Amino acid sequence: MIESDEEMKVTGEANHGKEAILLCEKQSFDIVILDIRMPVMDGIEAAKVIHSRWPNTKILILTTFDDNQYVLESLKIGVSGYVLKTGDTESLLRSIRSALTGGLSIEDHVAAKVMPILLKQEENKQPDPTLTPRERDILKCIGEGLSNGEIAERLAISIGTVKNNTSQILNKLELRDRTQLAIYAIRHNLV
Amino acid sequence: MIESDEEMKVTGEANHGKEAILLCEKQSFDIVILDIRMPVMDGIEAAKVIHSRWPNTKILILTTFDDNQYVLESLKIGVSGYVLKTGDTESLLRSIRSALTGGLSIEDHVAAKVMPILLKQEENKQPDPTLTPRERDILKCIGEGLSNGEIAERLAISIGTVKNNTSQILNKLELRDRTQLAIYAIRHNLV
DNA sequence: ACATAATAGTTACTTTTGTCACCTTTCCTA
DNA sequence: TAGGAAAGGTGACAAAAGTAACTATTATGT
Repeated sequence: MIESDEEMKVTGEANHGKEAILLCEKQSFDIVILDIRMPVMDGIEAAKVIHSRWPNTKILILTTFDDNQYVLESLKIGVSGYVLKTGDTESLLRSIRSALTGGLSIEDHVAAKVMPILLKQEENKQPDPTLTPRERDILKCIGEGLSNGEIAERLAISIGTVKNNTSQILNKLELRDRTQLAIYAIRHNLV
Repeated sequence: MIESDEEMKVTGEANHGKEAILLCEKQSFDIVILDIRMPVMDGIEAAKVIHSRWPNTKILILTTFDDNQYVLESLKIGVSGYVLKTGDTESLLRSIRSALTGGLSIEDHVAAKVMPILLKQEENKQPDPTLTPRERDILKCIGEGLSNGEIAERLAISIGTVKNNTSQILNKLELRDRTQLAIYAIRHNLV
């Protein structure tokens, strides 16, 4: 399939992830195409290793499984594409070309499934205009799970001041305790 | 471009978002293709309205701007594609077909830019094997910002039990207080 | 039949948090 | 130049949160 394109050449083939890594050690590849379910070492594992050891080698996942977990993990590793085997040759070649020029191709129906999950976190953004810079500092610390004592130490102020500030923030955001503040901080991408 | 495909027919054209909405009120469309920057009403606004009033009409963004903010907003609204005008006709037609069958096509270089932003939040996953189901329940509640009293009420157990459980969870996860538990819960996608 | 794990509970105690009232300094603006 | 907002502070107090030491019941697996 791949060599039907004159510009491409298959310079190595492997039966599983471990073998693919061994091949990478011997020669340099522009792109590595991996299946996910393989004996000995699966594609996700192999992708992780290859991506960290040869950051310039692009990785394409070509598989029959559009399981959300697989897709998310692959994307997290930083693959350049997640293509399904159900697609046609032209589609695969397109993804390969795209990967080599810095693109990220995700099969449309896979993207449609996964995007809602990725967007779930990407909701409320506006940090909050009413907080003073100092209050925002403290809110961030709370979002990191620090105690009042630790915050006082980090910002070099007294515990009492931290408490006063915290009370202020709670009022302004209409929340009840530091746990809710931490949640707020995370959900608003302050930490 | 579009009618070069025999299966497709352009049944309406508009100069800006407001006009597009008026057209939608008069007739039903399978798919609406929107630019982003337009006079009177921009494509994002129009997409929002059209998507909420005619949920079955697919929306494709076709624009020259691959600004992250535009892309994220569009995806959040729930468009079926974000295609660049730099692409060829075939690419647009493919996206239209894909949209109509439930796919989501994002131009590869746009996806490559936007994905890291979306993944930032999507880190560590495994909830934790050592927790009992009940403990996980309580951890979830803490992650929602509930107090011990509220948790007791929701799960119909005593406050003392909630406290005992919380202590157990803190031990198992090697954390210090409920704020850190809430953070843990969110970061591990328990809430 | 016995041990274990999960669930639920009580009491007593310590520590953190959060609130309130009130004070000082600095800096900026009407 | 008076008033406000931001920053920092103190001390006292109430309310949660968290710990420790036990107890009891119900499954489940060996």
